[in-house]
Amino acid sequence: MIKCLLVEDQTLVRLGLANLLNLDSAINIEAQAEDGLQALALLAEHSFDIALLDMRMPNLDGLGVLQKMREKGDKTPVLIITTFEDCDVLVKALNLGARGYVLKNIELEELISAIKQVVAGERVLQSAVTDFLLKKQLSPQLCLTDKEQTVLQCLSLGMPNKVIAKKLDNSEGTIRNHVSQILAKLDVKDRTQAVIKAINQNLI
Amino acid sequence: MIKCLLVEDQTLVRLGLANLLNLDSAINIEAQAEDGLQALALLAEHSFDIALLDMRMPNLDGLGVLQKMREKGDKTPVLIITTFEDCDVLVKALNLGARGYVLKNIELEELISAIKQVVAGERVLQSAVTDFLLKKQLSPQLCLTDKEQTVLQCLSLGMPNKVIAKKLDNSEGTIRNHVSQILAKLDVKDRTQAVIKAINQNLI
DNA sequence: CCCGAGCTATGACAGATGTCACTGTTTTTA
DNA sequence: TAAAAACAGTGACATCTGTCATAGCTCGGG
Repeated sequence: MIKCLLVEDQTLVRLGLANLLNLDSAINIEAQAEDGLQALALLAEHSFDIALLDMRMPNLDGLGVLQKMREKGDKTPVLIITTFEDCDVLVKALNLGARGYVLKNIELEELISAIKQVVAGERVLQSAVTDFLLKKQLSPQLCLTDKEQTVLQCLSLGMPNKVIAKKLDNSEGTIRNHVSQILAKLDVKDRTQAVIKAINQNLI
Repeated sequence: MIKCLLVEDQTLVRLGLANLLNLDSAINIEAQAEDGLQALALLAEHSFDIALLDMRMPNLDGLGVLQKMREKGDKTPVLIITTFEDCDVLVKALNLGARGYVLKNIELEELISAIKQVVAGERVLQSAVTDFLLKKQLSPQLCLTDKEQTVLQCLSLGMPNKVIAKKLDNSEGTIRNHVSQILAKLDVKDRTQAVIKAINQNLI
């Protein structure tokens, strides 16, 4: 019997999924959490064979939970179940040791087999998901430097160059250069697109 | 026994929800559809006491289904179940005769009682939802017009004015005016801030 | 020790953006 | 029907943005 922790914020989805999975004789949802903090508390108190993690949640999101688990040395296998095909979140999740990443539109049988595979020590990625990985592999040198990260953060708060310059104690020209660099790395044409990408891909 | 049609695109959510609802002795999910077109086909062939409609779907979304139902004179009561608190969609849905509008984070018991109320001929709106209605009533001048909505949507996709103008078949100057108006209504200083606000407040 | 990477800065430039004032047309509504 | 919105457009203007070339500084690794 596979002992599962199910973490998902929407009550209906969580209860429904728990019900469905419990129908499988090999799977038992032993605990449920509706946000990241609850999940961490449950992980600290009990041991599970696998944690099924939603990404987008209030309080502490899926990545946050993974991060904390790694900090605490928690080795519970994690299968990410999310609505969104997001390359960067995927990469971050895998780097934080997630063992699987599937989209919510998966078929029930596939999900069940994914759970069993992860528990068996395998890695599970949907093909839609591996495509992204490949794309990422092919174009590496796109990492933002610390300063660029900082500037991107400011952009994401809606600051114009002048304000960023004052805040970071730089000249406006310098900030313009950084912004220009960021746009090139993110492969977008203006700050608005950069912010959209940053928000969607959790770069901030 | 209440005969239900359940329309929801994500397999896991749909099956889970069907299972949960069927646990209630008064409710029976008689048919399921995974997009709007399937839903219409089922509605044409069978009769239901209530249709549970997701909003965001491929092929034909919830509003589209409602629209078609009204055109055909289909009086099946509709309860909208959606993830998003979206003022305009809510208003449109109600205008198209939806009898209830609840968010997916509703508790199971509440959902069940909402279904029973709708079947009994009542109207069901969550308080989170009526708040929006009130806000709309109280500050009409801050409401975006349809066109402004459209433009904001384009902004949120990162389009520059020139592209928006071409897409909407307007002059660039007109788009500039609309953008200017949007900025004023959202009380922000540039398009980037507008997009941030739109994303955060689910205005899109 | 030198090279490269990251950070800073400047100036010049083209284009994009946002504001304003003003003019119409159409549609809604009171 | 008359007033009020929404919609479309223009031209002028100031400012913001993004690009490019160039150059100096510092620091860590080979």
